[in-house]
Amino acid sequence: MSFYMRKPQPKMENISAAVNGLLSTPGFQTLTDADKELIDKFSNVVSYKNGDIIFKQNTRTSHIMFIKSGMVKIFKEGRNDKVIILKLVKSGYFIGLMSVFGDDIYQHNASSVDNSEIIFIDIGIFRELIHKNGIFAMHLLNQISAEGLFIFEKLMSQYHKQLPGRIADVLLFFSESIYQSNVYNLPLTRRELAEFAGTTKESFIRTLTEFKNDRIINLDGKKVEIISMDIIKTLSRLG
Amino acid sequence: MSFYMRKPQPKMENISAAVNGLLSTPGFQTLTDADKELIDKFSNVVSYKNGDIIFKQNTRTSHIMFIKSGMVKIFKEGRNDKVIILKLVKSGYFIGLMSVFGDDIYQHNASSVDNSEIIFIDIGIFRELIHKNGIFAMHLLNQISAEGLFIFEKLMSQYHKQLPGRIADVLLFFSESIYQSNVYNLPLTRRELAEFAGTTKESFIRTLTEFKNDRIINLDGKKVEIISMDIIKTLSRLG
DNA sequence: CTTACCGGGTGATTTGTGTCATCTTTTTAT
DNA sequence: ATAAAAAGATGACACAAATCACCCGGTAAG
Repeated sequence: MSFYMRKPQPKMENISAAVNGLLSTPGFQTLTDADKELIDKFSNVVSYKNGDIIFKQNTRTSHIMFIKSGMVKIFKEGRNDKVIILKLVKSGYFIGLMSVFGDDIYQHNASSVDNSEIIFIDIGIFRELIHKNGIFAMHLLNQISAEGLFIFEKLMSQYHKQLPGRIADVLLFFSESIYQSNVYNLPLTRRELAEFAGTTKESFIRTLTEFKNDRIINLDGKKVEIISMDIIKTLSRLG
Repeated sequence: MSFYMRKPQPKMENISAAVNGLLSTPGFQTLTDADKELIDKFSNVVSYKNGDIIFKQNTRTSHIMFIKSGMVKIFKEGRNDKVIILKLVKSGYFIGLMSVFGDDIYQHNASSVDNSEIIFIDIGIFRELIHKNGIFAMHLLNQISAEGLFIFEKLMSQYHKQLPGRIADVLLFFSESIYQSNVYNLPLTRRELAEFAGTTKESFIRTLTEFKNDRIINLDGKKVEIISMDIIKTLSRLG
């Protein structure tokens, strides 16, 4: 388990300014100034380097986290060392919401992709705000539900798509949800990409190579260019 | 699609008494009498027969539903007529929560297994209560999150377990979560059971027969008796 | 009464993809 | 600077499970 070998070396910062990003997300705008100060007071920002673990599966929940910058990988470890990456979350989103509210125990792992800054918010404060502020609660309900549906949709489609369709999905995900471009550099290793697509490193590479040979994509190391978006989308759709 | 052929023939009832079950679930106990009356006023009970569709994927959400009696099958239809049953929900639970809050559109289908009675609650009332009552909102957050984690766990384990493990899971589910017994009658057809286990009718039957031949279970039509719970649990655990 | 259809069941065949083995190149560690 | 480890790549092989083809028996439909 390579992850555990690199020890995270958190670096604290004063928050005040840092929390700005957080407080401007929908839901937080409904908070009073006093509430915002409260959040500010019970929050802190931690920096992580590539590969650092942010939280671990089966540990007790302690904070709700908000990605201030960077990207986070949410993943699960199953039996026989199998890893499956559930999602990549970019800045501006919460992580760990579902675990915190659903079951006091983190149900998956989170680690940093590249460098990232995470705002840690005390759970108690969160609960307090929910009790006091119904609109805030509503926003959270919406977010958690949407998050649930998303992962859900992903696992479902993985479940009955076969490899080419799943790999097409991965390529599309980066193109549409992350980089908004047909050309980009994959932020993960082949092994991680495979874990994201729910397959093995070997099969992932093989299929990517086929895409390349079929001139659907250009491929040079981590650099990907989607040549025929049509074919990729068709593959994704038909599975 | 056999489901669409049997038209549901809803039968309305007066609610007052019916809502009792609902109002005694945690979360609802925090409501004032006035609120309870409100729910009562904007709710109604509908009866369904075996196979009746309760709501359909891709339709607009209109109500939150609570199972008063019976059992409900939540399922998705994917490409090439593939169906996957996500869960069976028994009385005392909500259905559709995540769809309602996450995305105004139902993300899956629900149909009745056997006969069931469903309490339909107006979404508007729900939202109003959430705004007014933080503790109520909190309970909902907990429920939705727990539900998300559950389905999630199920899909995940299906994902890297192979057939015998998944079938063992199905048998265990009925034994533990539904009937609390080693002996029970399967409430679904083999095809549906297969859809629940994420496989095909043929493979499901084959594996069940193997279990029978290996004297892990007794099998007579829909009647199942788990002889060696140990082996079933081991199969489930090791995948 | 006969036909058609659905549920349950079994065997033969095919196939997608995981596993294993091996090699090169790049990155990380000492 | 050099060893060790991880990432990338490719080929051969194995195998679980889907697919196809068919059986029977019951029941709904004409």
